[in-house]
Amino acid sequence: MDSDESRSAIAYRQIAGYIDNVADGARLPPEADFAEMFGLSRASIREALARLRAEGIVRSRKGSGTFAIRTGAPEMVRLSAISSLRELAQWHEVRLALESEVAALSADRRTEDDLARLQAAQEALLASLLTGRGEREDVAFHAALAVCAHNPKLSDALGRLTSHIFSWGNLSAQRSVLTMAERRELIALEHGAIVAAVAARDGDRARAEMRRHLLAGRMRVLSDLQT
Amino acid sequence: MDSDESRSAIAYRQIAGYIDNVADGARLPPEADFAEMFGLSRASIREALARLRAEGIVRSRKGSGTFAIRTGAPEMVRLSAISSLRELAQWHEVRLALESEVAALSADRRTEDDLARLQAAQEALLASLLTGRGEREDVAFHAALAVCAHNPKLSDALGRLTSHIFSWGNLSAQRSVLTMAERRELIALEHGAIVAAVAARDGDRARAEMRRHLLAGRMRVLSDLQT
DNA sequence: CCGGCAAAGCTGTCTGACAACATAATTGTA
DNA sequence: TACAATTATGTTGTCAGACAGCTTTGCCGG
Repeated sequence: MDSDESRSAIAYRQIAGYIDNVADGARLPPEADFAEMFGLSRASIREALARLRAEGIVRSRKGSGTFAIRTGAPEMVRLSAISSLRELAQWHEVRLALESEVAALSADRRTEDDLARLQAAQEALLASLLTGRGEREDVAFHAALAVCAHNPKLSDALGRLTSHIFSWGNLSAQRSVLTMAERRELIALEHGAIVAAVAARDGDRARAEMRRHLLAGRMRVLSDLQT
Repeated sequence: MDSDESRSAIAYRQIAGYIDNVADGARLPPEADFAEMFGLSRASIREALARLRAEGIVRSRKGSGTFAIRTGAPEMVRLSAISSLRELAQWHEVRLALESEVAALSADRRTEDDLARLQAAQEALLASLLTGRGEREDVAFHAALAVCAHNPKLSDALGRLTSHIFSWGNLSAQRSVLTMAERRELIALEHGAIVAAVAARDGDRARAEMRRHLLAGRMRVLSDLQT
C-alpha cells in the first residue's frame, strides 16, 4: 500500500527512480510536470527535491531547472576504527592540517568574546590538571579555539576527528612518562603561546605554535607507547 | 553580504544555530513561529527543515512537532550540497588546510617516481590548456601531489572534498575574466613553484606556494562570480 | 551571420487554506 | 475523588494559486 507512505516519500522514490535512468548532469522535468506525472502537488515534489538536493543527488538552479548529479561520494571520509599505529599517525596528520589552519583563522577572526572564552578554557584546563588528567578540558580548549575560526564546516570536521582520535587514545596509553607537574607546565607553555598569538591576531604565529604543540604531543604519545 | 544567500539557506543557518543551543531530543518551535522569528514564510522554513531532516539533524512527527537529534554521526563530515557562497568559502578553507599540508608532506616524502609522475601531470595540464579548459588535468595534478604525501587518509579526504567543490563550480556559470593564455601562464607559474619546492624537498616552501596558489585561485573565482 | 531584445519557461518564495494526526483540556460517570 | 470518554487545540503534511527573479530561447532587424 502507498497509503502508509507520505506523499513526499512517494515523490522522492519516483524521482530517484527517474534519476537512475538519466545521464549525469541531465536536466530533470520541471516540478510542475513531476507533479502532474505523479498526481501530487508541487509542494510535495519540492519536499522530495529538497531532500535530493541535501543528499547531493540533484542541484537546482533558479530560472534554469533541476539537474541530476551522478558523481561523487556522499560523505567525506568514514572514520573507521583505528587499527594500527600507522593509521593513528595518518589521522593525526589530518588533524594537524585542520587544527593549524583553525589556529591561524582564529587569530584573524576572533572577537573579544571569543578570546575571553578561550582564556577561560585555558584556565579551566590548568586548574583541572592539578587534580585530574584534564582530558575533557583539553578537548574543550581546542573546541573553544575552533569556535574562534568562525567556520562551522572546518570546526565540525575537526571536532569529530579529534574525538575519534581521542577515543583511541583513551583505550590504550593511560600511563604517561611525564609527571602531572611536567605535563601541566608543558601544556601551560604551549597552549599559552597559542593563546598569545590569537590574542595578538598573529595568524602565522598561531599556526606555527599549534604545529609545535601537536607535534610535541605526538612525540610524547609515541614515547609513551614505546615504553 | 547575505544577498547571495537564498532565504531557505538563511532559515537553515538560523535553525541550525538554534539547534546548537538546545538539548538532545528537544522539541523545536513550530514552523509558524520560526517563520515569524526570521521574517520568512513557512515555505522557506519547511525547505530548511527538509534539508535538516535529510542530514539527520532533526526529525519531524506529523501532528506532534519537530525534534532535534544531537547524536554524533559516524562519518567525519557530510558533504552536503553547497547552497551559498558562504558555504563554498568555508569548504574552500578546509581544502586549503588539507592541501597545504599535503604539499608539505609531499616535499618531505616524495620518491623519485613520485616526482616524475608529478612533473608528468604538470606537463599534461599545460598541454591541455592549449586546447581545452584542462579541468580534469588540474584535478589529476593535485591527485598526483596527494599521492606523494603517502597518507591515504589525508589524500582520500582531500580528493573527495576537491571533487565536491569542483562539482559546484561546474554547474555554476563558469565564464572567466582571464584569457586562456593568462590562465595558462598563471598555472604554469604557481604549479611550477610547487613542483620545484617538492623537488627540492622543501616542505615549508611547498606549503607556502600551495597556499599562494589556492588563495590566488579563490580570488579569481570570486572576481568571476561578481561580474 | 549575428547581436540585441522580447517572450516563454523554470525555480524560489509567499499567502491562505484544509486534512491528518497528536496532545492537552474538559466533561461525564461511577 | 478517580478515571474514562470526548472535545478542543496545536502541529505537521499537503494542496492550490500567484508572483518575482533569473535563464534560456527565439525572433527580428542589421
